[in-house]
Amino acid sequence: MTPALLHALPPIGGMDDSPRGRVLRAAAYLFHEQGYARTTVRELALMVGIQSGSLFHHFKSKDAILCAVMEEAIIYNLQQMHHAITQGVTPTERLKGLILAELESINGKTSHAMSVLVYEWNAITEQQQEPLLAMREEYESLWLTVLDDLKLEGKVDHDTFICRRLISGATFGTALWFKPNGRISIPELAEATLAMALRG
Amino acid sequence: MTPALLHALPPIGGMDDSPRGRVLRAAAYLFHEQGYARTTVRELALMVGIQSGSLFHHFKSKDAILCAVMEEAIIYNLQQMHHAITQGVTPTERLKGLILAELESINGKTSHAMSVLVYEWNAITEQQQEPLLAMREEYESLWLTVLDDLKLEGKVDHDTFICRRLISGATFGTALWFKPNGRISIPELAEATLAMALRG
Amino acid sequence: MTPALLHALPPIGGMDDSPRGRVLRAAAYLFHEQGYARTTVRELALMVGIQSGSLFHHFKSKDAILCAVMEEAIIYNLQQMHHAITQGVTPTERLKGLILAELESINGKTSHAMSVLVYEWNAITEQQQEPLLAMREEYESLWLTVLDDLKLEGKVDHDTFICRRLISGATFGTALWFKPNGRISIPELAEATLAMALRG
Amino acid sequence: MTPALLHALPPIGGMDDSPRGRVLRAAAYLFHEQGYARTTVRELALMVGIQSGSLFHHFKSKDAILCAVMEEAIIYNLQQMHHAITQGVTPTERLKGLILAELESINGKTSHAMSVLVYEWNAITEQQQEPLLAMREEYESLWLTVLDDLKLEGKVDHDTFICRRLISGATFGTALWFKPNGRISIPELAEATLAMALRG
DNA sequence: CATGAATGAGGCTTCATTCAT
DNA sequence: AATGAATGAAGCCTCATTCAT
Repeated sequence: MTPALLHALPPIGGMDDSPRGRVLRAAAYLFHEQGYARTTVRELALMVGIQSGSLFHHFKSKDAILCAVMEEAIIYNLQQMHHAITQGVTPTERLKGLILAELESINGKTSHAMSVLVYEWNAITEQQQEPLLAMREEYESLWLTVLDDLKLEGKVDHDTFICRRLISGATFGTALWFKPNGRISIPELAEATLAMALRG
Repeated sequence: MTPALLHALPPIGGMDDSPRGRVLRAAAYLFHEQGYARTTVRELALMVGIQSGSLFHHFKSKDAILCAVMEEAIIYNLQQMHHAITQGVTPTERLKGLILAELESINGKTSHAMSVLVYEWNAITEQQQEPLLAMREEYESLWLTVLDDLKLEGKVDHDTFICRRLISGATFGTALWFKPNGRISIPELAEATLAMALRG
Repeated sequence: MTPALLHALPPIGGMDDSPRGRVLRAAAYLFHEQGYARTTVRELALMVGIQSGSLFHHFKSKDAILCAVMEEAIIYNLQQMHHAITQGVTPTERLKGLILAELESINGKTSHAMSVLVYEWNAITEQQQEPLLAMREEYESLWLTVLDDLKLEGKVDHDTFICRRLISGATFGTALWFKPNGRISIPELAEATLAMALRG
Repeated sequence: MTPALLHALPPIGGMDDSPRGRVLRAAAYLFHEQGYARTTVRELALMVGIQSGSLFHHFKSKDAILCAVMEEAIIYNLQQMHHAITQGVTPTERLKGLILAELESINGKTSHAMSVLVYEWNAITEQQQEPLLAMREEYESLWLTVLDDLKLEGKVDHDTFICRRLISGATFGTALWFKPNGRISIPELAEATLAMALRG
């Protein structure tokens, strides 16, 4: 259906040019584009350039491939968030860094994997979610720490948990409409999102 | 897994207590809870209380059921938006009305169908999307008209299209975390969302 | 491989001419002839005259078909043993009845199912063996009762358990070599076996 | 399921401690325990302590391994029979020797290989059976010679072929129930079997 | 309109075997 | 000889859809 070229997908983190990494890159792309359930292992193998049976030398099951895509997405982007936070001096700068980094995650090189993480979350069992949830909590606590600082400065009203959820809705929602080279760039989008998050 | 009771699902719009409506209510529930691809027609028939073959007397295919759920969701909620707009006198009041109505759509009685509309959008073909897209444009134009008015009042910065997308991300994102009877009510949530949308 | 004719296989007990019974007759034949693991569901379906997918309307899995064959075999032959015992007046007559009935089971109309019961026993899990084991115990207790009576009469030496096991080896072993219309008939075989079992 | 230790399996005949012999010992064990079809070459290789691909340096195919196990079983036990016969002076003593030797084959050090020989006989093609059948005939003719002698003495009634088959059923059947260190020893079992074979 | 057995294409996975290293 | 990744055929099973009753 989509004989897309694998080498056009950026190798990042564990999704490198090893056999395993190439499967994950193709899987992130196809699971995002078509959905997990509608993607067959044969399509996936075709895109990777191997036989479908060979997938099972690298992963125990189709499920395991999905989990691995999600894990790579969250590991990589957790690193990005840690990095973003160290760059900012003031809480406002740190929030802007987080927003920019999250928008990059969602719309940049890891967009496929991130969308899979959000959209196919219910396709994995609770047991499989468990290790990912631990990382997700760490991820979210970075945001809450910054937002709590901003609340002390009076720049954030309301519950910081609610505030984070609204921001996260806004940023993750960009996956559904944002086009690079469209009417607005990612940094501009970050600026607009920051403006919404903070008191005028 | 889901021996849920059909009569606990609210009959709304075309999802009434006719045979067709009962199928749609069950479908909205199951497609939301398990995903379209992971829901079998047998499960659906079981929940409705008929045999799987009988579904095809009411709908041409499983796909057609999905489309009908989406159509009911969008028709009903378009009505709600029209109603919300007539209630407000000032643009700010009208925006608040829209936000509140959209949050009700997403988290209230039509939550299953709305989630299906968003999450399973790519499961239908472009031809099937077409009639829905027309209604969606009408839906979105209601928002843009109000936001344009607010921009004239200086209460909205930036591109109103971008503004709408960020709001829509925030509101639709609530489907992933909002719990009725949780730490915040829907009207409070609308208040918080409105505060983000407008300049302090 | 073996386009054998289904209607040549005798309908007995639960293996009647219902769809389910026809599957069981074919399964008993093929599992005996080729072994359970070497028989594919497609071969089985072909012999029954249905599509392979249709098998799964009647049985949950290939495993379940094997279990059902075994169950039918043991249920039917347990009945035969009960009947045989009521026909004999003296213990010797009853033993002869049991031997004859068992040889009929193994070499007569239920030969395929009986061979499957013995040869594929380890192909089913312990949980699946459980209900069958209960019937098997009843089956064996019929033999032990008769042999214990004979021991009191002095016509059997040794442990009756051992005696039964040797007889059962001899009778079940006939499955590997006995040919109807060969050099000896089943009643003659029963006579010879009885002679071995009892003291001269 | 079977992390059994290879060195616990007795090296006998061609199943010595050479690479080839170690494969055969493991194969006999696994093919008996799980069945030929349910044993994978990977399991076999794991038990031997090599990679699955390496098996094919020693044997042309999985089939060839099965044939070799059977061949070793029959060669070794044919020797044992020849030896047993030379030990007895009278026909009765020779028959007892054969029975004892066969029971040792089936329940002693070669039990796995012998069970494979019987239970998996139909898993090999007729061409593969051919060389084994020649040895089997030699094996069986040893028995018939002794039984014919006994018939002349009046100690055996009936057809000696039938007699042998019943004895063989009884002895081979022990594989299904006999436990060393159980209620009876192999020599006692031989005694009981001999008593059945001969006129009181 | 409803039933439910049957279809048959297609899904995921296993596994004996090969072969470049 | 040994390795172990890759193969590709084949296996079991699922499921939307049809149709005779």
